[in-house]
Amino acid sequence: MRKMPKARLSRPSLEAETANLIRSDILNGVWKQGDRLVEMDLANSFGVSQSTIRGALKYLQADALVVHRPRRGHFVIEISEQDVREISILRDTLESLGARLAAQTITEEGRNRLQRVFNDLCAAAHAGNRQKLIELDLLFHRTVVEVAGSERLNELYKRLVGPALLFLRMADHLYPEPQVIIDLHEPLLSAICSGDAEKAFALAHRHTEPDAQRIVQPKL
Amino acid sequence: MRKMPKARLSRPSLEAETANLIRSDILNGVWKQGDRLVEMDLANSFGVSQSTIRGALKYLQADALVVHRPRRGHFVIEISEQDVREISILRDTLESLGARLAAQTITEEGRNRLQRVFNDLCAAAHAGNRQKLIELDLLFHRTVVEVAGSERLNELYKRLVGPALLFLRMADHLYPEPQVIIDLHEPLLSAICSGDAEKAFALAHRHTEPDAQRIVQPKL
DNA sequence: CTTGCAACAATTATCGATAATCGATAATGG
DNA sequence: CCATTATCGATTATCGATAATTGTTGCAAG
Repeated sequence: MRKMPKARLSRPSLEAETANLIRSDILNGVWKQGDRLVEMDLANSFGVSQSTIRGALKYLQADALVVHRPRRGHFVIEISEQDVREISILRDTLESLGARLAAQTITEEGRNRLQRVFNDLCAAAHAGNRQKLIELDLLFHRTVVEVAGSERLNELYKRLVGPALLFLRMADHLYPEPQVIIDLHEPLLSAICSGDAEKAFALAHRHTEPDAQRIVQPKL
Repeated sequence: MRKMPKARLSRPSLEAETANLIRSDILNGVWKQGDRLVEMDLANSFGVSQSTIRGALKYLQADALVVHRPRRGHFVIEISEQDVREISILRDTLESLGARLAAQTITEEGRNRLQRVFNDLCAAAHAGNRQKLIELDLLFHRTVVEVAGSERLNELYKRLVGPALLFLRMADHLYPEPQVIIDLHEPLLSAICSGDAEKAFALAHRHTEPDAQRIVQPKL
């Protein structure tokens, strides 16, 4: 009986690869909020067919980074002050739910994963790398949600990550001080890893709120 | 100055129309959970091109009724016991958030919309039409979320409606008695319409929980 | 009988062409 | 000059063909 490999070979489709490139361009500011993503221009630019671009845009819609307006085209999302508030409230809601569920079901593997991300987050904080910190903050919560083991929660949370990342990357000067981020995440990590679901829930609740108030207050 | 019409003329795309037909088939049991939706079969069946089917399937993915497995095809979702639990928890979470936001921002138009749906729900309950009642229950909450005015919450909640509807339609014998549904929704409607956000939040929280326990307990 | 390989059919993924729609600009009429 | 209509170019939507990949079946070998 041959030993089967742990991981299956998997090559991303052309659609998925193209989506990754476009996503990167969006997050790196090559495209501005509200920009129209013209299918034929992208097709010519990436050297693929229009239909491959349509497939790629489908992935970006799933990430909530792009909206499709039938017969008019695809557009990079625009984030209003209202959107910021909504995203913050929804992050608060889903992150705290994720923290509770993760604490209820935590495993050794889950602890290790979270610890690793938290270590990376601390390193970025100490290096004063705000952009990296923003990414790792969101990755931390993504990991919490993944560790929670709810695929459906994961799917919903995924739709918040892209817009939050897009917004925070452009407003990183409003992001809290690095040490504040560590001080907010460390007790949350502890509560989750020790299985204290209600404490994790409360900490994740409180955790997001100062962010939202701080970021929303100044006029955009 | 000519009087402009209130509503713009809008014709659904072929993709969207095809998606509606397939969605209807899924919800009416023509397709079973886990069934593979073969692009070319659907294209022949509906008399459209494969690419139109791909576009339609994109819409159904957005509704969380269909999953795409690259290079293998598209499949009608399967709902495990775990899924039922997750959907219930997430409904609980988003419906109560929606109830709170709706109560905070309620308008006369919002009250009228909710009242109309509630009236339809009562009519279905009195007629003992369980299938209709299930639909209207979900429509009630969809309306609450819409009235709440958070487009992003609406987008997230939308991903729960399809699966919930698919599940409840097949398990309607486990759905609470019609009068119970009325008794649960009437005080919720009152709280929202009177602007009592915290009461609406609590009622929506309590409202979903008995459902989840009742439905999940029996073995599927 | 079981396992492995090859062949073939089925299907998905991608291509590029054409039809339909929209947006911009020019022409016309009041 | 302004408002309306017509025209044209740009782009999206849909088509159908072909390439790539997967899944099934049959056959041979151990």
